[in-house]
Amino acid sequence: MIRISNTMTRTKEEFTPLASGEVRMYVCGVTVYDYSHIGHARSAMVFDVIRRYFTFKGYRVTFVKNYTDVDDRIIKRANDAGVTAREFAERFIQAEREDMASLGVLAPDVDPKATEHVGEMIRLIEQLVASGHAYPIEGDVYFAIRSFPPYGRLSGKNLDELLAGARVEVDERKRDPRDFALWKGAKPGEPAWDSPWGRGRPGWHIECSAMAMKYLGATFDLHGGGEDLIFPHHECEIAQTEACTGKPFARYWVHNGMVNMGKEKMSKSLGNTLNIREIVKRHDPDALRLWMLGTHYRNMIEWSEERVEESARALERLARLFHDAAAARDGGGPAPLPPAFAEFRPRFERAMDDDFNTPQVLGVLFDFGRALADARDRGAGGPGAFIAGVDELVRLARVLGLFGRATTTDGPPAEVQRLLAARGEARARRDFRRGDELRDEIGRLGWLVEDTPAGPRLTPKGR
RNA sequence: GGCGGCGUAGCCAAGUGGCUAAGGCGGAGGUCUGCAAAACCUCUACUCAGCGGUUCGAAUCCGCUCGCCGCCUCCA
Repeated sequence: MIRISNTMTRTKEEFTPLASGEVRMYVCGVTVYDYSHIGHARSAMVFDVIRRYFTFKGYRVTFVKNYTDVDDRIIKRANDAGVTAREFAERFIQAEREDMASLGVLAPDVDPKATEHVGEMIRLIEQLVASGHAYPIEGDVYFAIRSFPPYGRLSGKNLDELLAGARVEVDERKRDPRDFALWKGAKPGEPAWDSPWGRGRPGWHIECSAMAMKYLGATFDLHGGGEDLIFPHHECEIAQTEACTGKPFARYWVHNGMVNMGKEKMSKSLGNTLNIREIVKRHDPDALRLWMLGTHYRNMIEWSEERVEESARALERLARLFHDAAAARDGGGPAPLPPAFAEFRPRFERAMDDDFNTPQVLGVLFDFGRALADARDRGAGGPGAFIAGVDELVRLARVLGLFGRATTTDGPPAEVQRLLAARGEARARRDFRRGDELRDEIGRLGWLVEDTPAGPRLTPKGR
């Protein structure tokens, strides 16, 4: 039984899907006017892991993540760059896909773009206008907040206090200063679509309502995003959608914590972002993931090169097991998992079931790793047992998105083999000086030589 | 000002009423080794920001104080 912290109820709730055996989830994606940063990476990895875990538990998962490809900043930057907003957005959509793939994040089942769903949005807005939840003014359309009493429930905002503390300049045309735009009349030079209220473009919040409904239905299981989206974005999504359908929108609201730079939140507007593509030049994606998952997804995490490097060291300990298992593999059929290693999967599931407690899960994986190394060193159960154990570890780690790439090696190149043999001869002559030279030379070719009781072991450096 | 979150070892980080307070990094010692490396073993918080309270019992619940962060405006 999976339990999930639901932002809506502020409690950890038992997860029951709407349709048995099926999970439908929607995650808010990025506004594509720049390269994705580590904060986006966190959100992506968090929901990637949640999705993978649902799949691991046997659910059929439909995962939708959108692109916001029309927005003030996209328009402005596209103008500055002298290209169309569409071209500009497309460039960063491509970049985002590359970045996410480089992090081992699985592609969504559907990744809709706002600009390709304007028709759906217009129909939604029409319904809202018809039912009195929205009103047009001079080419704009606003959502009437007072027509939806539950507004504020998700974010825990009190409407009166919201008004009192409002920092936004008041638009006198609005019936209520808290009303938000569903449709914005076009200014000259902006991308625009025809609508019953004249040419214009959709407001931000309406796109997620329209796309989530289109691909997942009026009610679906899980809606996710960064915690900075709780208000106003998700609050407004709920208002629009539920005012329109009269049905509950998402059943579980899941929000990930922010990535901080120092003490401050990493955000595009603060200009303190670190792009994913810069980071993957310096760090193994698995090390990044291990670092991210070492903090519970709801807590804030502070960016630190040092912490990521520490994670890389921790990762190496596990990676070494894979190489040893690969080396010991003899092509025989898979051995059954020895009882000594049977405790780890239940522990893994218990931790994941409890609101995707990945830090605890990692503890289980490292315990598992130690047990495996111990078995390997003592020769307990023979190589078959060791290999079966490593396979199990890899299966569990992959639910976290770790070790998704090939973990077996192609074996050392002939040149390395030749040098290793020469080193063996030198050492047999007790010519250790020559032996160490050869070891250094092999090292320069990217392979680490270690002497074990069973003979020398070769490991590719940096996995 | 309103709402929410956090403060656990040198660092990172789980645990949220009761066995010895996970795990990672770092550090110390040991086994192994020609030397290494790796691995494994042992040790590294009598204590959970501080002060009160509830309880047979609290890091875990309640109150207050101090410090930090987020949202209330675009933001993952």
